Amino acid sequence: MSEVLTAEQILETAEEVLRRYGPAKATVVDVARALGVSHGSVYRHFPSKAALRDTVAGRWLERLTPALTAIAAEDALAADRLRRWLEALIHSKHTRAKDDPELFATYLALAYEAREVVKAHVEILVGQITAIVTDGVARGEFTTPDPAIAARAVFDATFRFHNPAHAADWTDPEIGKAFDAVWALILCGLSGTIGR
Amino acid sequence: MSEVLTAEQILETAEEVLRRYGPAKATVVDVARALGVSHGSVYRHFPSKAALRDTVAGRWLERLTPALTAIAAEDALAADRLRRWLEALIHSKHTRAKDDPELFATYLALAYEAREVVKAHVEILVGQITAIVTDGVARGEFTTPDPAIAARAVFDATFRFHNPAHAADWTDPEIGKAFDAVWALILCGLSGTIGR
DNA sequence: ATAATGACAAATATTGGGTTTTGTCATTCA
DNA sequence: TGAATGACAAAACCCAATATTTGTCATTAT
Repeated sequence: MSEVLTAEQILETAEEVLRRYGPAKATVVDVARALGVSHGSVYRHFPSKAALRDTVAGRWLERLTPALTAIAAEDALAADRLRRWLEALIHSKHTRAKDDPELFATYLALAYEAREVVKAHVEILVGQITAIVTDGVARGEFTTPDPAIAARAVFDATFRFHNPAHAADWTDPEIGKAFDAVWALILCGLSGTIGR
Repeated sequence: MSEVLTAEQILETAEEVLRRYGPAKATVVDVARALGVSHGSVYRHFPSKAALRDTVAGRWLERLTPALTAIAAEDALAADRLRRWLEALIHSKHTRAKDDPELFATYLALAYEAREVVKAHVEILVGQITAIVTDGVARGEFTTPDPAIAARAVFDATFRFHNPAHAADWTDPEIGKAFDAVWALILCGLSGTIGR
């Protein structure tokens, strides 16, 4: 550790502590102890335990986005990009639920409490879908009066596959087929000319 | 009360007790007391408290279906019936969450525990969607290789609007617009000729 | 003979007071 | 002078003793 305690150091250690003890058992004193400082020092950088936890979870969620952004920015059919973007989102959620259960549990708790950090994460995700849909419309691939609304609908229609409240469903071996079937609806809904 | 205690009487009283005390506080002794019998008598008709609770919840859920069955059986455009069927399902879920909170909480708990009674309810609902979709295909209104799979997809795509885990979202004034947007995707996905 | 009872053990839940944790801040440290 | 400390009060949280509840069954009642 360096001379002065930084927010960055606290966040890294807090993430380790949260991963080790889980959201129910991790305390601010644990974090301070792991850093070799008094817990008062943590409060110089974060106003509350909740703020610290939100920031850790926010960074954890942010680490999902670069891979998704890359897919959204590819030069390929919008339909293809959207499908792979959704699959990447779903796959990373499923992987994290399995491989990083304590931070996933933290995320689930924050989602349940409707914390701002989770809402912000959703806004970023819907923003990325909006970008793909907008591009798809520009290419003449999709037809929709409002890409932002269509993007939200795509996010809502796939809720079961990425919302942490449904993580228990994700072990079902049929879940992939269920997603395929929903994807078939979505694709046609975005592409279709019917009703216009 | 009549001479002999019947399962029917127990179920009616158990529902009242559950509604009054909620799933966390209601006990078998409460039900027996309300019936003026010993709790041992309840166990003559139900093997466990869980079985009694499942049966009460199952009947409560069954009372949803007649109105939906009626919509499914109407002689009207399948698309129109499906939309009204979904709206009726969603509306009754929302209404019950608001007006019958203790039984809704019971239902939520059983859904969380993935009890058989809830799975059976879902199967009935998906079966009704399947009937509408099958009829829509027969009328040449819909195009789908497998109505049962499409029906499940419709159910999954509207998860956010009827799954009790998301009841907290239902107070959002924008929820109706979100459903409209998902409906637009679904309708086109069922009707569309693209990709075939 | 069937239904109901109530005493009972095991499992589960409640309670309350001792302990830990959170969050503050006057003081110390570099 | 800004960073860190540690003593402190209030809030939250354990945990073990206590009480309730579940589920069984031999007995009683009809």
